[in-house]
Amino acid sequence: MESVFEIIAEPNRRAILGLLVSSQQSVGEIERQLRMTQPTVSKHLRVLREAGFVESTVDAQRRLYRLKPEPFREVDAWLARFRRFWSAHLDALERHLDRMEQSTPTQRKTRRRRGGPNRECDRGETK
Amino acid sequence: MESVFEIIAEPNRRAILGLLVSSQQSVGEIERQLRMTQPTVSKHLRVLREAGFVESTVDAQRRLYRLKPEPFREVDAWLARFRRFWSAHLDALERHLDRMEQSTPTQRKTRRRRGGPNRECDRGETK
DNA sequence: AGAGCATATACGTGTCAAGGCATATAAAGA
DNA sequence: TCTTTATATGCCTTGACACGTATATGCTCT
Repeated sequence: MESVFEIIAEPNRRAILGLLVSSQQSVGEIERQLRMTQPTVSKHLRVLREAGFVESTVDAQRRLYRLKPEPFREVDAWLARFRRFWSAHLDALERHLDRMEQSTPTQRKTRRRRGGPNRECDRGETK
Repeated sequence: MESVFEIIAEPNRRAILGLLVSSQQSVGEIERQLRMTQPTVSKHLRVLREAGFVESTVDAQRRLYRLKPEPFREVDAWLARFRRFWSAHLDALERHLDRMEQSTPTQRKTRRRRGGPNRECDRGETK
């Protein structure tokens, strides 16, 4: 269970992450909303915690779990290599960027622009 | 092996995808570069093909495999829900965006800007 | 202190997938 | 046609992991 990819391969873990994106939750709340047994939830949370996807704070008997960003960045970094493939039309990408800008509190001022070499990959097409 | 996440959970499959990002490759080429046995490569390629990550064309006895974009989009769509979490500081994001712009042949002209409601999620912090 | 609630862990079991080895299929070239 | 090369597939073993049940730990309140 080394990589972040193995962590998010599990549907129940993705469901848990999906819950936590709206707000932090206790084990019991997760258990009820996702209809999973308590030990199952605890085990998945353990995996998620050890992988850095979540952290917990103690609230009396409860433990409140919330998301942590790092592993998501890692997935995104991997994905970045492949972006050019699905951004053949830029429109989807455009929306994507806008959504990102919109969802951040900070004001964008200027967008830097670099004119690096346009290293397009050569895929030898079979004619 | 339903979801795209299970597909990319396998390190060897990610390695194969990593190879194909530069250009299409035959099974034998992948086999040699990644030091995997031929059946292993073929099996992984089958999984990747059935999941829509790659497609192949016949070149005499060889089969040339290349990437397909759709499943990557799917991963990205999932990831999108979590973006706000790791884009707390914009700087990493900034670099990220620049990299994307740089790597696309199309010229960006104007960046659309929308002023939607800044729906920040409420995570009830434990005081 | 004792009862009750919330969460974590231990153990046993079943499932599934990855890899090795052997073999099948198929095209190319002599 | 026979051999060689390229790829796919079948069978088998092994290991990892997800889940259930039972139990342990730890906190709260009376």
